[in-house]
This record gives sequence, C-alpha cells and structure tokens, in this order.
Amino acid sequence: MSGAEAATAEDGQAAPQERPRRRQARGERRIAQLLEAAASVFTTTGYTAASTNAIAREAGVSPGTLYQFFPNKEAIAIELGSRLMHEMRETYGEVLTPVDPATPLEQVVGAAVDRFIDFNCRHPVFFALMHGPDIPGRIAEEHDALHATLVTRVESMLTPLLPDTPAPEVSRTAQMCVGLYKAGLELVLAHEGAEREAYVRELKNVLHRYLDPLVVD
Amino acid sequence: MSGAEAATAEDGQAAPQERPRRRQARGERRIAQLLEAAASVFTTTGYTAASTNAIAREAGVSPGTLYQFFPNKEAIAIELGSRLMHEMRETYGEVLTPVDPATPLEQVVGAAVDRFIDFNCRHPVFFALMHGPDIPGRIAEEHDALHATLVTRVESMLTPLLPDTPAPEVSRTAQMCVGLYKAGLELVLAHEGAEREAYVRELKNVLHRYLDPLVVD
Amino acid sequence: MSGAEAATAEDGQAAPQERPRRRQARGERRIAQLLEAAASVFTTTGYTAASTNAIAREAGVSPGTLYQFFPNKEAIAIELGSRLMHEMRETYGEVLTPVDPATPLEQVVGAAVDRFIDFNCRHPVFFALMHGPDIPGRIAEEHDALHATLVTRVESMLTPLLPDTPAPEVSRTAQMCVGLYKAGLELVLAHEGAEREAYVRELKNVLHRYLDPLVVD
Amino acid sequence: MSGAEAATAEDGQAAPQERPRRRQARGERRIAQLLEAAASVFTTTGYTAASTNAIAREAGVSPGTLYQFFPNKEAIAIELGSRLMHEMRETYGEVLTPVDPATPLEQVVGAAVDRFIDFNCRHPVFFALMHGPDIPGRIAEEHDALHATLVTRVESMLTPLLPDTPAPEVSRTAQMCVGLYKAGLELVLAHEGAEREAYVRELKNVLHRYLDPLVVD
DNA sequence: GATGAATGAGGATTCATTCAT
DNA sequence: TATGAATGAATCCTCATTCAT
Repeated sequence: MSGAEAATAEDGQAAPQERPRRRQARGERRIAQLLEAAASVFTTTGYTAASTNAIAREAGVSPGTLYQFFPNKEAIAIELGSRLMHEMRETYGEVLTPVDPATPLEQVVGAAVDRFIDFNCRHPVFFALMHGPDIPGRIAEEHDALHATLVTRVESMLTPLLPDTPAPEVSRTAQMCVGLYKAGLELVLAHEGAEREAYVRELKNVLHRYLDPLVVD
Repeated sequence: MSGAEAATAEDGQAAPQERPRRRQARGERRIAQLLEAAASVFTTTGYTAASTNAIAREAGVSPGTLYQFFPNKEAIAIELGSRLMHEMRETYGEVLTPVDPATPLEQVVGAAVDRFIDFNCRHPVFFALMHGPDIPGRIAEEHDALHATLVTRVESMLTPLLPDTPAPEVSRTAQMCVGLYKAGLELVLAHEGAEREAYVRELKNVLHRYLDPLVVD
Repeated sequence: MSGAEAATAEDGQAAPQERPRRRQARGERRIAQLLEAAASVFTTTGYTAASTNAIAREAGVSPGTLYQFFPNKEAIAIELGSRLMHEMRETYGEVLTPVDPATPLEQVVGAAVDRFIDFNCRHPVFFALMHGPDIPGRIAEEHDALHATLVTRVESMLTPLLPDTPAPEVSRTAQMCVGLYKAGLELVLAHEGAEREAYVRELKNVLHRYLDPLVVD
Repeated sequence: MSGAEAATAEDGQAAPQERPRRRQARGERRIAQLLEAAASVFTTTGYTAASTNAIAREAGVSPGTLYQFFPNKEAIAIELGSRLMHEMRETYGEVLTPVDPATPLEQVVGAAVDRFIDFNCRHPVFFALMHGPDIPGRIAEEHDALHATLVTRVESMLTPLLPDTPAPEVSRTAQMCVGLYKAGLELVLAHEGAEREAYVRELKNVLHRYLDPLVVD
C-alpha cells in the first residue's frame, strides 16, 4: 500500500497494475537512502519524536522528495520494518522457523537469541520500531506488522516443540516470548562488553526456563 | 527534587509562620489536581503525545498555573512517578521488600505479581510512565526514577533469596525481573477477561521459573 | 462552536459554562483585530487562497495567537459572517424584515438593494465570503451560514408579499432573489461611478420585474 | 494563444512534411486526454483546489508530460473553456446568435435557457470554470475568456431585440443576463428532479421578465 | 515526447513555555 | 496566585513547476 511497496515489486513480473509505474533506478536508490536516513533518525530519536523533515534532511533531499516515495511517516516505518524482516529471513533462514524436535531446547533458544541479538546490533532501528507510539492497551495496530510478523514466526517455531498444546496457548506463549525478547533486548542494548554478554546469558536463561516445562521430552 | 517540592519550598523564607500552612494546603490541592489530570492524559495519549495544555485543561486550570507548580512536562511525570511509588509502598508495605526465605518462591512471585498487576490496573498511568520517550540504549535517565526505584526494591527483595550471589549479579537479576514484569504487563493490559488471567499466569510462570534455579533451597 | 463565538458571549449573563472563561478585554480586541485582518485578506485574495499565516501577519500577531481564538480558517469566516449579519441587522433594522404590504414593490426592492449594496461597499468581505470554496452542486454547507441567513431574511421579507404562495415556493423565490443579488453585486462591484449606478438600476429592475407578477395587488 | 497551440506549433519548422502530421495527431490526443482529466478534476474539486498533479494522474500521464502541453494550470482552464465555447457553437449553432425579432421573447429565452442548462449538465466543468479564483472587483481577467465570450454571444443575440437601445446599454444588459444565468445555474445544479425543474422555470421567468420591457414589440 | 524525480517555499496547525495583568 | 494571551519554531504535508534521463 505504501509507495515504496509498489516500488519493491520487480516490474514486469508482478501482476500488471494500473500503470506500469516503471520505477527508475534513481528512485530505488532514493528509497534506500531515505530508509537508511529514517533508520538513523528513528534510532536516535525514537519513532514518535522523529520528524519527516529530519529524515529528509538526513537523506540530503527535500521534504517533497520524501513524500514522493512515502505517503507519511508511518509508511516509512512500515516499509522499514518489512525490509528488516525480509533481511532477517534472508540472513538467518531457518532461525525462527520449525526446528528438529530432537535439538535440545537450550541450544534452540541459545541460537535464536544469539542471532536475534546480533541482528539487532547490526540494525538498531529494529528496536526503535518495536517501541512505536504505543498506548497501553493498544499494541500498535498496523504499525506493528513488525511485532505481528515476529510473533507469527516464533509461533511456527514453537508449534513442533509443543505438539500437544492447543493453538491459542501456543499463540500466547509466542506473544510472551516476543515480549520477553524485547525486554531482554532493551537491557542488552543498554550495556556493553562483559555486562552485555551477561544480559544475553540471562535472556537465554529466561526463555529456556520458561519454555522447558512446556516442551515434550 | 521534584518540581512541586521546589515550588512549595520557595515561600518558606519570606512568609510568616501561619501563612505558609494555608498556602501549602491550597498548593497541595492544586498539585494533586494537576497530577490527577496528568495521569489521565498520560494514560490516554501516552507521555510523548500528551501536551501540557491538555493537562491544564483537564485539570481545569490555565497553562500558566500549571507552570507555577511544575517547571516542565518531565517534572510532572517525575513527581507522578514518585507519588505512585510512594503509594505502592503505602499500600502493599512489604510486598516488594525482603521476604522470609522460608516462603515458597512460587508464592512470593505469585503474590508480588498479583499485587503489582492490581496496582497497575488501579493506576494505569504507571504503565504509560514506564514507556516514556525511551531511546534504545538509554534507559530514560532522570525520567525513570520510577524504573530505578522499582529495580532497587526488587533488588532488596531478591537479596535474601540469593544469599550466595554477588551483588552485581543480583542487580542484574533485578533489572531482568523488572523488564520481564513490564513485558508481561503490556500483554496483560492488552487483553481482558479470561485471556488476561491467562497472561497473568504466564507472567508468574516466567518469573518463577527464571528465579527458581537461582534461589537457595 | 468557534472559539470566537464563546468569546462573544457576554460573561456572567449567559448560562454558566464549564468554566467562566472570563475573556479579557485584550482578547476581545485581538479577536476584532484578527477579524479585521481576515476581512482584509479574504477581500484581497478570496477565501480559498487566504492563508491563516497571512491573516496573522496582517493582524501583527503570531500564528499561534490566531489559533488561540479560532480553531481553524473556516471558524474565522463563520464568525466574520455572523458579525456582518449582526451589523447588518443593527444598521438597517427592518431592511430585510417583513414590510407593509401597502408599500409599492418598486420602493421595497429599491430600498433593499440600495442598502444591501451600500453595506457591501462598506464591507467588501461580504462578497468574498459568499464565494466560499464552492463546488458546483454543494452550496458550501456550514460555511454559508451567511448565505442561509440571508435567504431566511429574504424569505421573511417575501412572506407578507406573497400571502397565497405555498411556503416551498416562497423559499425557492427567496433563494432565487439572493442568487440574483449576488450576481448583480458582482457586476456592481466590478464597475465604478456612473457605470456602477447603471448596474444598480439594472439589478433593481431585475428583482422588481421578477417579483412583480408574484405579489398580490 | 492557448498553451497547446503554442506547443504544437513549435515543431512545424524543424521536421519534414509528413512527420508533423502524426506528431500533431498524437499531441492532439494527449491534449484531449489532459483536458478531459482536467474537466473531471475541476468539476470535482473546483478550479482553485485542483492540482496539476491530480490532473496528470487522472489523465494517466506524468506531471512532466502535462507541462509539455500547457505552461501552467491557468492555461489548461483557458483552453478547456475555449473548447467548451467551441462545442457550444457547434452543437447549438444559432442558439445564442441573432434571432428572428418575430419570435416571442418567452420562447427565445426558454429555448436559450433549456439549451444552456442542457449543455451544462453534459459538461459540468463549465460551471466550475465560471467560478474560477474570482476576486470581487476583478472579474477574473484572462481566466474568463469564457465569461467574455458568453457575454459577446448574448450581446449579439440581444442586439436585434433591442434595436433602439444604445450599444453600451445592450452590453450592460448582456452582462446582466449572463450573471443571472450563472446565478440560476448554481441553483439548478444544486437541486434535482422536480425541484431542479422548478428552478429552471424560475430562471426563465427571471430572464423573460427582465428583458420583456426592453424589447420592441 | 515522455517519464519519474526533485524541488522548496508555503499551507494549516500544535505545543512547551513565558508574560502581563 | 491565577489567568488568558502570546510566542514562534516545529510539525506534517502539498503543490506548481523544473530537470535529467
């Protein structure tokens, strides 16, 4: 729905749209540039406080240019999130997808956390995007395609581990895991060096111990 | 430290003895009124999006009056947080303070979570204040006296349970617990009825299982 | 509904509102000043092209000040229109109100047109306001309280002249008269001196001849 | 005069004989396409609020293309108006041209109004164009070639009916008639069905009664 | 000729904060 | 004290127009 989304579609291959909309290479570059700038600004100031003008400035273009590619601030966040998820899949492949039930849980959790943390350290926006303009009872609707996707992926990772658990409960567990992830991530990012390592270990412990009694032996 | 305190303190020097009393009384009422309004607005819109004008309007006073008691928006949040912590102590007394090592952990965690959740449901601002204008690596410095206090309290609750654990590790565990609390709380608040209950149970499980291997039997 | 409307209410006399809202004299002056500026800008550029910033600048205040008194551009136009109608009533009293059926129609029309034109020359905004952001089939809803009021007044002026005519037809005739007024006014304002006088005469003729066959002898 | 003409004229010098033909043909199609789109947008949003980008989008071309044929927004309106007048002449031929003095005025007026209204209903832009970005005393100069042309035509229609009237007065009467037309049209378009019919009748009455005393019997 | 990209001043509106009364 | 007035930079976003390809 975002301008950028249309942009991502490789021309000619996708279903024919109203107008071919043959995006030029320059535009594609601009979009990347804008998303990079947005990532930087979101990371620095948080999503809510980030201004579209600031993003444009950081990208070295005029505000108007930004709006040629994105209809509004939220669309930028959404596209950014979607690209992050995409890259996550690309990079880690099966990380968060169904695992061999034989693998020890500790190892599954350890690997997942490691890779997740690693990814976040290389893409600090990720965190900023997950803390959108949240109002308590309202887990940021469309804004959080990111959150939703994450939950879905964790869900499909958990399913084979919890074969006898009813779906709604798996879903709840997945929600919980993502929440714990986020909480741990916050602490990890807030520290450095050995301390950071320690928090990573703790996070693994939390998840491992939480899930251990649930998995089928 | 709080803006309100600073404001009320100023007149203690110039005025005679009985005057300050009444002035302070009126001032206290105003402050309470303003904090109540602020709580309402923060809850509805979140801290960042809340405007001081909106708070003043909600309190039924002019913006000028608000600034007579608080130097800025942050000061309101800080004072609000400090009062919340105070009330928490008043209400639950020993909840989060050292416990009899004989009490089963499950019970300790269960009681703490129940009361904490209960407190949050009666004071929804609490949540809003914990999700201030956070920037990833920077756990909202002065803003989060709230967070800091909470951590301290959890720390002192954990100490007797972890007698052989070095202080820094206890501190880390406390940080972790508070983080997990927050994560769980978010999910709890986002649901209602039976689903909410289920999330409360999950949160208890998380904490219990996390701490269980750490406590001395 | 507009901020200014609330302002116009003389305090203490009207029903007690939420808060007394004791508007200060300065504010009242500001409102007058802003409306004057708005009148000037609307007259020069037309309603649609007028910018709130331009109005503020013309009034010698900051944009923020304007928005302290009016929630948006439309509210300014509405308040301006309402004040114009008010002044019209004040100035001309019975102009557009029921007339003695004995008065010759020519004289009735002549007087009404003269006063109307006169009023418009002294308040050129009037015309600008009647040409709001019209889209063909949509005679500018609330915007045109002005138009509506005018029609109502003309209606009540026509009623005694057309005693045997059904109400809907009177209403239609009134609409028509106002439309003709506006059309004539445009031509009158577009000319000067003798030419203007000639157009005034023509307008009178139009109306007189249109209504003549309708009135009861 | 029109931007389109200027654009198409340019290439006549450089190219050989047959090339221009096809180029012009394609250009003509583009222009027609653009004008159609402009008509649609003007009708929907009004002239002032219409954006050239919106017109280009509606036409399915890029903004750049639009500006290859028209130097600016106004030029589009002008060309559109001129084509409308042209079509009016084509379609109704003698409608607004000199009439047989023997024809009863009522019939002349009736036919003219009917055809005019009919034309407007089939070309709703017409109305939008006549309500351009008018400023009171300034009957939209160049913009209103439309208005001017209309006046001229009405003038030439009136001349034989008012043989003894001095030219300037005829001109004034023509201006007046066009103004009344516009006023009536607005009301007609604002209603539907029987109500619309009623307004059409009223408009005819207005014009008939206005002109009746002026024509030579 | 056609496209999409780029512009940048300008639009309405908000808001934390200060000031005069 | 308390009020309403005042500020002005900043917000998001639009648009007529020009440019490079």
